[in-house]
Amino acid sequence: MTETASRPLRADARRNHERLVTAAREVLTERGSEAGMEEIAKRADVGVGTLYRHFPRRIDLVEAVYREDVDGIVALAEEVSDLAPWDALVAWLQGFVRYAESKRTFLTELHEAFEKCPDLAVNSRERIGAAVGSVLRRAQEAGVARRDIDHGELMQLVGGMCMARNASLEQNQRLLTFLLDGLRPQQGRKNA
Amino acid sequence: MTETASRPLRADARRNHERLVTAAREVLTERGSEAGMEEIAKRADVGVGTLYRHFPRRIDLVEAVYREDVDGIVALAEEVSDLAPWDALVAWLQGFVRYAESKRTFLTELHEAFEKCPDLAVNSRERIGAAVGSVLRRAQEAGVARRDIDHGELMQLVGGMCMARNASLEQNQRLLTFLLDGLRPQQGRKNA
DNA sequence: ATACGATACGGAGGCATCCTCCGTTTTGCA
DNA sequence: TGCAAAACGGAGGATGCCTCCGTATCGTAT
Repeated sequence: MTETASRPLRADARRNHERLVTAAREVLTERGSEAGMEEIAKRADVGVGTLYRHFPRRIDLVEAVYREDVDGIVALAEEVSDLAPWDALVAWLQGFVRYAESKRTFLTELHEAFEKCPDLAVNSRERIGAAVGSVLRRAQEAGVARRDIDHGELMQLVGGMCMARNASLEQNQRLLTFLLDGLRPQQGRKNA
Repeated sequence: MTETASRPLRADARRNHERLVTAAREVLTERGSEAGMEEIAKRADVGVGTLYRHFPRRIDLVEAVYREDVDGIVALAEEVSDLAPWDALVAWLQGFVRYAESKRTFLTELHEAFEKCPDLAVNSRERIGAAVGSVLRRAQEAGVARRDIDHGELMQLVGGMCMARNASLEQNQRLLTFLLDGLRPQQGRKNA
Protein backbone atom coordinates (compact mmCIF):
# COMPACT_ATOMS: atom_id res chain seq x y z
CA MET A 1 0.00 0.00 0.00
CA THR A 2 2.43 2.66 1.18
CA GLU A 3 5.33 0.42 0.20
CA THR A 4 5.10 1.03 -3.51
CA ALA A 5 8.48 2.73 -3.69
CA SER A 6 10.50 1.06 -0.91
CA ARG A 7 10.41 -2.61 -1.94
CA PRO A 8 8.77 -4.78 -4.65
CA LEU A 9 6.27 -6.58 -2.31
CA ARG A 10 6.43 -10.31 -2.07
CA ALA A 11 4.51 -12.57 -4.48
CA ASP A 12 2.04 -14.00 -1.96
CA ALA A 13 1.44 -10.56 -0.52
CA ARG A 14 0.54 -9.14 -3.89
CA ARG A 15 -1.82 -12.03 -4.59
CA ASN A 16 -3.58 -11.64 -1.27
CA HIS A 17 -3.88 -7.93 -1.70
CA GLU A 18 -5.69 -8.45 -4.96
CA ARG A 19 -7.90 -11.18 -3.54
CA LEU A 20 -8.88 -8.94 -0.66
CA VAL A 21 -9.97 -6.06 -2.85
CA THR A 22 -12.02 -8.40 -5.01
CA ALA A 23 -13.65 -10.05 -2.01
CA ALA A 24 -14.31 -6.68 -0.42
CA ARG A 25 -16.06 -5.40 -3.53
CA GLU A 26 -18.28 -8.46 -3.58
CA VAL A 27 -19.23 -8.38 0.07
CA LEU A 28 -19.69 -4.62 0.18
CA THR A 29 -21.93 -4.78 -2.86
CA GLU A 30 -23.96 -7.59 -1.38
CA ARG A 31 -24.34 -6.41 2.19
CA GLY A 32 -23.53 -2.71 2.21
CA SER A 33 -22.57 -1.39 5.61
CA GLU A 34 -23.46 -4.74 7.16
CA ALA A 35 -20.35 -6.24 5.61
CA GLY A 36 -18.02 -7.61 8.30
CA MET A 37 -14.24 -7.79 8.19
CA GLU A 38 -14.07 -11.47 9.09
CA GLU A 39 -16.53 -12.19 6.33
CA ILE A 40 -14.39 -10.43 3.77
CA ALA A 41 -11.26 -12.21 4.99
CA LYS A 42 -12.99 -15.56 4.76
CA ARG A 43 -14.23 -14.82 1.26
CA ALA A 44 -10.66 -14.03 0.24
CA ASP A 45 -9.40 -17.24 1.89
CA VAL A 46 -7.18 -15.25 4.19
CA GLY A 47 -6.92 -14.62 7.94
CA VAL A 48 -8.10 -11.38 9.47
CA GLY A 49 -4.53 -10.60 10.44
CA THR A 50 -3.57 -10.53 6.80
CA LEU A 51 -6.49 -8.34 5.98
CA TYR A 52 -5.45 -5.81 8.59
CA ARG A 53 -1.84 -5.75 7.55
CA HIS A 54 -2.85 -4.77 4.07
CA PHE A 55 -5.65 -2.45 5.15
CA PRO A 56 -5.08 -1.20 8.71
CA ARG A 57 -8.57 0.25 9.01
CA ARG A 58 -11.90 -0.64 7.51
CA ILE A 59 -11.85 2.62 5.63
CA ASP A 60 -8.65 1.72 3.85
CA LEU A 61 -10.34 -1.29 2.31
CA VAL A 62 -13.30 0.74 1.17
CA GLU A 63 -10.86 3.23 -0.25
CA ALA A 64 -9.02 0.57 -2.25
CA VAL A 65 -12.24 -0.66 -3.80
CA TYR A 66 -13.40 2.84 -4.55
CA ARG A 67 -10.09 3.81 -6.07
CA GLU A 68 -10.35 1.05 -8.63
CA ASP A 69 -13.88 2.09 -9.42
CA VAL A 70 -12.78 5.64 -10.03
CA ASP A 71 -10.36 4.35 -12.63
CA GLY A 72 -13.31 3.19 -14.71
CA ILE A 73 -14.91 6.62 -14.68
CA VAL A 74 -11.68 8.30 -15.61
CA ALA A 75 -11.17 5.92 -18.51
CA LEU A 76 -14.64 6.72 -19.80
CA ALA A 77 -13.57 10.31 -20.41
CA GLU A 78 -11.10 9.09 -23.00
CA GLU A 79 -13.58 6.80 -24.66
CA VAL A 80 -15.97 9.63 -25.45
CA SER A 81 -13.32 11.93 -26.87
CA ASP A 82 -14.22 11.07 -30.48
CA LEU A 83 -17.79 12.29 -30.17
CA ALA A 84 -18.89 15.88 -30.82
CA PRO A 85 -18.26 18.16 -27.81
CA TRP A 86 -21.81 18.33 -26.48
CA ASP A 87 -22.52 14.69 -27.24
CA ALA A 88 -19.36 13.68 -25.43
CA LEU A 89 -20.45 15.60 -22.37
CA VAL A 90 -23.88 14.01 -22.44
CA ALA A 91 -22.40 10.56 -22.99
CA TRP A 92 -19.93 10.90 -20.14
CA LEU A 93 -22.57 12.11 -17.72
CA GLN A 94 -24.94 9.34 -18.75
CA GLY A 95 -22.16 6.86 -18.24
CA PHE A 96 -21.45 8.31 -14.84
CA VAL A 97 -25.06 7.98 -13.80
CA ARG A 98 -25.22 4.42 -15.04
CA TYR A 99 -22.03 3.61 -13.22
CA ALA A 100 -23.16 5.26 -9.99
CA GLU A 101 -26.31 3.17 -10.11
CA SER A 102 -24.27 0.02 -9.71
CA LYS A 103 -22.54 1.39 -6.64
CA ARG A 104 -25.63 2.24 -4.65
CA THR A 105 -25.20 -0.48 -2.07
CA PHE A 106 -22.08 0.88 -0.52
CA LEU A 107 -22.79 4.56 -0.64
CA THR A 108 -23.22 4.69 3.12
CA GLU A 109 -19.87 3.08 3.58
CA LEU A 110 -18.26 5.55 1.25
CA HIS A 111 -20.00 8.42 2.91
CA GLU A 112 -18.49 7.45 6.23
CA ALA A 113 -15.09 6.97 4.67
CA PHE A 114 -15.24 10.48 3.26
CA GLU A 115 -16.26 11.82 6.63
CA LYS A 116 -13.39 10.18 8.44
CA CYS A 117 -10.66 10.87 5.96
CA PRO A 118 -11.30 13.90 3.79
CA ASP A 119 -8.12 13.22 1.85
CA LEU A 120 -9.80 10.35 0.05
CA ALA A 121 -12.66 12.54 -0.99
CA VAL A 122 -10.35 15.30 -2.15
CA ASN A 123 -8.09 12.95 -4.04
CA SER A 124 -10.82 11.08 -5.89
CA ARG A 125 -12.64 14.29 -6.57
CA GLU A 126 -9.54 15.64 -8.23
CA ARG A 127 -9.14 12.63 -10.45
CA ILE A 128 -12.78 12.58 -11.47
CA GLY A 129 -12.64 16.33 -11.77
CA ALA A 130 -9.78 16.14 -14.23
CA ALA A 131 -11.73 13.64 -16.32
CA VAL A 132 -14.95 15.56 -16.48
CA GLY A 133 -12.94 18.75 -16.77
CA SER A 134 -11.58 17.81 -20.16
CA VAL A 135 -14.99 16.83 -21.43
CA LEU A 136 -16.66 19.94 -20.08
CA ARG A 137 -13.95 22.29 -21.29
CA ARG A 138 -14.27 20.98 -24.81
CA ALA A 139 -18.00 21.67 -24.79
CA GLN A 140 -17.45 25.13 -23.37
CA GLU A 141 -14.83 26.03 -25.93
CA ALA A 142 -17.16 24.87 -28.68
CA GLY A 143 -19.74 27.29 -27.26
CA VAL A 144 -22.32 24.59 -26.55
CA ALA A 145 -22.11 24.69 -22.75
CA ARG A 146 -22.26 27.71 -20.45
CA ARG A 147 -18.87 28.96 -19.31
CA ASP A 148 -19.77 30.01 -15.79
CA ILE A 149 -19.63 26.55 -14.26
CA ASP A 150 -16.57 24.49 -13.52
CA HIS A 151 -16.01 20.76 -13.39
CA GLY A 152 -16.12 20.63 -9.59
CA GLU A 153 -19.51 22.24 -9.52
CA LEU A 154 -20.83 20.00 -12.23
CA MET A 155 -19.69 16.92 -10.38
CA GLN A 156 -21.34 18.10 -7.22
CA LEU A 157 -24.62 18.44 -9.04
CA VAL A 158 -24.48 15.11 -10.77
CA GLY A 159 -22.80 13.22 -7.97
CA GLY A 160 -25.25 14.54 -5.45
CA MET A 161 -28.15 13.54 -7.60
CA CYS A 162 -26.84 10.00 -7.82
CA MET A 163 -26.34 9.79 -4.08
CA ALA A 164 -30.05 10.03 -3.53
CA ARG A 165 -31.36 6.74 -2.29
CA ASN A 166 -34.59 5.61 -3.87
CA ALA A 167 -34.04 6.58 -7.46
CA SER A 168 -34.02 4.17 -10.36
CA LEU A 169 -31.56 4.36 -13.19
CA GLU A 170 -34.31 5.67 -15.45
CA GLN A 171 -35.22 8.41 -13.01
CA ASN A 172 -31.63 9.47 -12.75
CA GLN A 173 -31.24 9.54 -16.51
CA ARG A 174 -34.28 11.74 -16.69
CA LEU A 175 -33.06 14.08 -13.98
CA LEU A 176 -29.83 14.40 -15.85
CA THR A 177 -31.72 15.97 -18.74
CA PHE A 178 -32.85 18.77 -16.43
CA LEU A 179 -29.29 19.41 -15.41
CA LEU A 180 -28.23 19.40 -19.02
CA ASP A 181 -30.84 22.04 -19.84
CA GLY A 182 -29.36 24.20 -17.10
CA LEU A 183 -25.92 23.61 -18.58
CA ARG A 184 -26.70 25.08 -21.99
CA PRO A 185 -25.56 28.67 -22.56
CA GLN A 186 -28.13 30.91 -20.84
CA GLN A 187 -28.91 34.23 -22.48
CA GLY A 188 -29.07 36.81 -19.70
CA ARG A 189 -31.38 35.03 -17.30
CA LYS A 190 -31.23 35.63 -13.56
CA ASN A 191 -32.75 33.97 -10.51
CA ALA A 192 -31.63 35.58 -7.30
CA MET B 1 -43.48 6.75 20.17
CA THR B 2 -45.85 4.08 18.88
CA GLU B 3 -48.09 4.68 21.91
CA THR B 4 -49.57 7.89 20.66
CA ALA B 5 -53.05 6.47 20.30
CA SER B 6 -53.26 3.74 22.94
CA ARG B 7 -52.54 5.62 26.19
CA PRO B 8 -51.58 9.17 27.20
CA LEU B 9 -47.96 8.37 28.21
CA ARG B 10 -46.87 9.14 31.74
CA ALA B 11 -45.50 12.55 32.70
CA ASP B 12 -41.90 11.50 33.39
CA ALA B 13 -41.83 9.41 30.24
CA ARG B 14 -42.89 12.34 28.11
CA ARG B 15 -40.27 14.56 29.75
CA ASN B 16 -37.49 12.03 29.20
CA HIS B 17 -38.54 11.44 25.63
CA GLU B 18 -38.16 15.12 24.92
CA ARG B 19 -34.83 15.35 26.75
CA LEU B 20 -33.50 12.42 24.76
CA VAL B 21 -34.33 13.91 21.40
CA THR B 22 -32.73 17.20 22.41
CA ALA B 23 -29.60 15.49 23.73
CA ALA B 24 -29.40 13.32 20.64
CA ARG B 25 -29.57 16.31 18.34
CA GLU B 26 -26.74 17.97 20.25
CA VAL B 27 -24.46 14.97 20.35
CA LEU B 28 -25.15 13.94 16.77
CA THR B 29 -24.43 17.45 15.60
CA GLU B 30 -21.21 17.62 17.59
CA ARG B 31 -19.79 14.17 16.89
CA GLY B 32 -21.61 12.83 13.87
CA SER B 33 -21.45 9.08 13.54
CA GLU B 34 -19.01 8.93 16.47
CA ALA B 35 -21.86 9.74 18.81
CA GLY B 36 -22.38 6.95 21.35
CA MET B 37 -25.63 5.89 22.96
CA GLU B 38 -24.33 6.07 26.53
CA GLU B 39 -23.10 9.55 25.82
CA ILE B 40 -26.51 10.65 24.65
CA ALA B 41 -28.17 9.04 27.66
CA LYS B 42 -25.77 10.78 30.01
CA ARG B 43 -26.34 14.13 28.32
CA ALA B 44 -30.07 13.65 28.84
CA ASP B 45 -29.53 12.65 32.50
CA VAL B 46 -31.10 9.30 31.89
CA GLY B 47 -29.98 5.65 31.97
CA VAL B 48 -29.31 3.72 28.80
CA GLY B 49 -32.23 1.46 29.61
CA THR B 50 -34.56 4.41 29.39
CA LEU B 51 -33.05 5.48 26.14
CA TYR B 52 -33.63 2.05 24.61
CA ARG B 53 -37.21 1.80 25.81
CA HIS B 54 -38.02 5.01 24.00
CA PHE B 55 -35.87 4.26 20.98
CA PRO B 56 -35.28 0.52 20.56
CA ARG B 57 -32.60 0.98 17.93
CA ARG B 58 -30.10 3.68 17.22
CA ILE B 59 -31.89 4.43 14.01
CA ASP B 60 -35.09 5.25 15.82
CA LEU B 61 -33.34 8.03 17.67
CA VAL B 62 -31.87 9.45 14.50
CA GLU B 63 -35.31 9.24 12.99
CA ALA B 64 -36.90 11.19 15.83
CA VAL B 65 -34.37 13.99 15.46
CA TYR B 66 -34.77 14.05 11.73
CA ARG B 67 -38.52 14.05 11.90
CA GLU B 68 -38.49 17.23 13.95
CA ASP B 69 -36.09 18.80 11.50
CA VAL B 70 -38.37 18.00 8.61
CA ASP B 71 -41.11 19.93 10.37
CA GLY B 72 -39.05 23.08 9.95
CA ILE B 73 -38.72 22.62 6.21
CA VAL B 74 -42.39 21.93 5.83
CA ALA B 75 -43.26 25.06 7.79
CA LEU B 76 -41.05 27.11 5.50
CA ALA B 77 -43.32 26.31 2.58
CA GLU B 78 -46.13 28.20 4.30
CA GLU B 79 -43.93 31.14 5.15
CA VAL B 80 -43.07 31.83 1.52
CA SER B 81 -46.65 31.62 0.29
CA ASP B 82 -47.04 35.39 0.20
CA LEU B 83 -44.21 35.92 -2.27
CA ALA B 84 -44.63 35.88 -6.04
CA PRO B 85 -44.69 32.29 -7.43
CA TRP B 86 -41.15 32.17 -8.81
CA ASP B 87 -39.71 34.11 -5.88
CA ALA B 88 -41.41 31.76 -3.46
CA LEU B 89 -39.82 28.78 -5.21
CA VAL B 90 -36.40 30.41 -5.12
CA ALA B 91 -36.82 31.39 -1.47
CA TRP B 92 -37.92 27.95 -0.41
CA LEU B 93 -35.05 26.24 -2.20
CA GLN B 94 -32.56 28.72 -0.78
CA GLY B 95 -33.98 28.07 2.66
CA PHE B 96 -33.66 24.36 2.09
CA VAL B 97 -30.03 24.66 1.12
CA ARG B 98 -29.28 26.85 4.12
CA TYR B 99 -31.05 24.39 6.35
CA ALA B 100 -29.27 21.38 4.89
CA GLU B 101 -25.97 23.10 5.54
CA SER B 102 -26.61 23.01 9.27
CA LYS B 103 -27.27 19.26 9.15
CA ARG B 104 -24.05 18.24 7.46
CA THR B 105 -22.56 16.58 10.52
CA PHE B 106 -25.02 13.77 10.71
CA LEU B 107 -25.60 13.05 7.08
CA THR B 108 -23.76 9.76 7.34
CA GLU B 109 -25.96 8.75 10.21
CA LEU B 110 -29.05 9.64 8.24
CA HIS B 111 -27.77 7.87 5.19
CA GLU B 112 -27.45 4.67 7.15
CA ALA B 113 -30.87 5.13 8.69
CA PHE B 114 -32.36 5.46 5.23
CA GLU B 115 -30.55 2.36 4.11
CA LYS B 116 -31.79 0.26 7.00
CA CYS B 117 -35.36 1.43 7.06
CA PRO B 118 -36.58 2.75 3.74
CA ASP B 119 -39.91 3.68 5.31
CA LEU B 120 -38.31 6.66 6.99
CA ALA B 121 -36.94 7.90 3.71
CA VAL B 122 -40.24 7.41 1.95
CA ASN B 123 -42.25 9.04 4.67
CA SER B 124 -40.06 12.12 5.02
CA ARG B 125 -39.78 12.40 1.30
CA GLU B 126 -43.53 12.50 1.07
CA ARG B 127 -43.84 15.26 3.65
CA ILE B 128 -41.12 17.36 2.11
CA GLY B 129 -42.52 16.52 -1.30
CA ALA B 130 -45.92 17.87 -0.33
CA ALA B 131 -44.31 21.08 0.89
CA VAL B 132 -42.19 21.73 -2.17
CA GLY B 133 -45.03 20.44 -4.30
CA SER B 134 -47.29 23.34 -3.40
CA VAL B 135 -44.54 25.87 -4.05
CA LEU B 136 -43.55 24.29 -7.34
CA ARG B 137 -47.08 23.87 -8.57
CA ARG B 138 -47.80 27.52 -7.98
CA ALA B 139 -44.80 28.48 -10.09
CA GLN B 140 -45.78 26.06 -12.82
CA GLU B 141 -49.36 27.28 -12.96
CA ALA B 142 -48.09 30.85 -13.23
CA GLY B 143 -46.05 29.72 -16.23
CA VAL B 144 -42.68 30.65 -14.72
CA ALA B 145 -41.40 27.10 -14.18
CA ARG B 146 -41.29 24.22 -16.65
CA ARG B 147 -44.14 21.77 -16.25
CA ASP B 148 -42.30 18.56 -17.08
CA ILE B 149 -40.71 18.10 -13.66
CA ASP B 150 -42.41 17.05 -10.47
CA HIS B 151 -41.65 17.80 -6.84
CA GLY B 152 -40.03 14.43 -6.22
CA GLU B 153 -37.57 14.99 -9.01
CA LEU B 154 -36.81 18.51 -7.91
CA MET B 155 -36.09 17.34 -4.38
CA GLN B 156 -33.78 14.66 -5.63
CA LEU B 157 -31.78 17.24 -7.52
CA VAL B 158 -31.55 19.72 -4.68
CA GLY B 159 -31.30 17.18 -1.90
CA GLY B 160 -28.57 15.31 -3.70
CA MET B 161 -26.62 18.45 -4.25
CA CYS B 162 -26.72 19.23 -0.54
CA MET B 163 -25.59 15.74 0.39
CA ALA B 164 -22.26 16.34 -1.22
CA ARG B 165 -19.59 16.57 1.41
CA ASN B 166 -17.10 19.36 0.88
CA ALA B 167 -19.34 22.16 -0.25
CA SER B 168 -19.73 25.46 1.53
CA LEU B 169 -23.05 27.17 1.92
CA GLU B 170 -22.00 29.75 -0.69
CA GLN B 171 -21.09 27.03 -3.18
CA ASN B 172 -24.42 25.35 -2.70
CA GLN B 173 -26.28 28.61 -3.14
CA ARG B 174 -24.40 29.12 -6.36
CA LEU B 175 -25.11 25.62 -7.62
CA LEU B 176 -28.74 26.21 -6.88
CA THR B 177 -28.77 28.98 -9.48
CA PHE B 178 -27.75 26.46 -12.13
CA LEU B 179 -30.61 24.22 -11.15
CA LEU B 180 -32.95 27.16 -11.25
CA ASP B 181 -31.87 27.99 -14.78
CA GLY B 182 -32.73 24.44 -15.75
CA LEU B 183 -36.10 24.84 -14.08
CA ARG B 184 -37.25 27.74 -16.22
CA PRO B 185 -39.56 26.92 -19.10
CA GLN B 186 -37.35 25.55 -21.93
CA GLN B 187 -38.39 26.33 -25.46
CA GLY B 188 -37.94 23.14 -27.48
CA ARG B 189 -34.46 22.15 -26.39
CA LYS B 190 -33.33 18.57 -26.34
CA ASN B 191 -30.31 16.76 -24.94
CA ALA B 192 -30.60 13.04 -25.45
C1' DA C 1 20.60 -27.25 -3.44
C1' DT C 2 20.46 -25.10 0.96
C1' DA C 3 20.53 -22.09 4.67
C1' DC C 4 19.01 -18.02 6.67
C1' DG C 5 17.13 -13.34 7.27
C1' DA C 6 13.30 -10.82 6.00
C1' DT C 7 8.65 -10.72 4.97
C1' DA C 8 4.00 -12.24 5.41
C1' DC C 9 0.41 -15.24 7.45
C1' DG C 10 -3.26 -16.67 10.89
C1' DG C 11 -6.44 -16.56 14.38
C1' DA C 12 -7.00 -16.21 19.51
C1' DG C 13 -8.27 -12.53 22.29
C1' DG C 14 -8.62 -7.28 23.75
C1' DC C 15 -11.67 -3.60 23.70
C1' DA C 16 -15.38 -0.68 22.62
C1' DT C 17 -20.13 -0.17 21.46
C1' DC C 18 -24.84 -1.53 20.77
C1' DC C 19 -28.51 -3.45 23.04
C1' DT C 20 -31.23 -6.62 26.75
C1' DC C 21 -32.92 -7.96 31.11
C1' DC C 22 -34.89 -7.54 35.36
C1' DG C 23 -34.96 -5.72 40.13
C1' DT C 24 -36.11 -1.07 41.91
C1' DT C 25 -38.51 3.36 41.77
C1' DT C 26 -42.08 6.55 40.44
C1' DT C 27 -46.63 7.80 39.01
C1' DG C 28 -51.43 8.43 39.20
C1' DC C 29 -55.84 6.64 40.29
C1' DA C 30 -59.33 4.74 43.70
C1' DT D 1 -52.94 6.29 51.59
C1' DG D 2 -52.34 1.89 49.01
C1' DC D 3 -51.51 -0.46 44.97
C1' DA D 4 -50.95 -1.84 40.20
C1' DA D 5 -49.16 -0.33 36.03
C1' DA D 6 -45.67 2.13 33.92
C1' DA D 7 -41.07 3.74 33.72
C1' DC D 8 -36.28 3.86 35.35
C1' DG D 9 -31.30 2.37 35.68
C1' DG D 10 -27.18 0.15 34.87
C1' DA D 11 -24.79 -4.43 35.02
C1' DG D 12 -23.77 -7.65 31.61
C1' DG D 13 -24.38 -10.28 26.99
C1' DA D 14 -23.46 -10.13 22.07
C1' DT D 15 -21.18 -8.51 18.20
C1' DG D 16 -17.67 -6.60 15.43
C1' DC D 17 -13.29 -3.87 14.81
C1' DC D 18 -8.63 -4.36 15.43
C1' DT D 19 -3.83 -6.08 17.77
C1' DC D 20 -0.28 -9.19 18.86
C1' DC D 21 2.96 -12.49 18.30
C1' DG D 22 4.28 -17.28 17.29
C1' DT D 23 4.53 -19.87 12.84
C1' DA D 24 5.08 -20.42 7.87
C1' DT D 25 6.73 -18.81 3.44
C1' DC D 26 9.63 -16.37 0.23
C1' DG D 27 13.77 -15.08 -2.06
C1' DT D 28 18.53 -14.44 -2.15
C1' DA D 29 23.40 -15.42 -1.44
C1' DT D 30 26.47 -18.96 -0.95
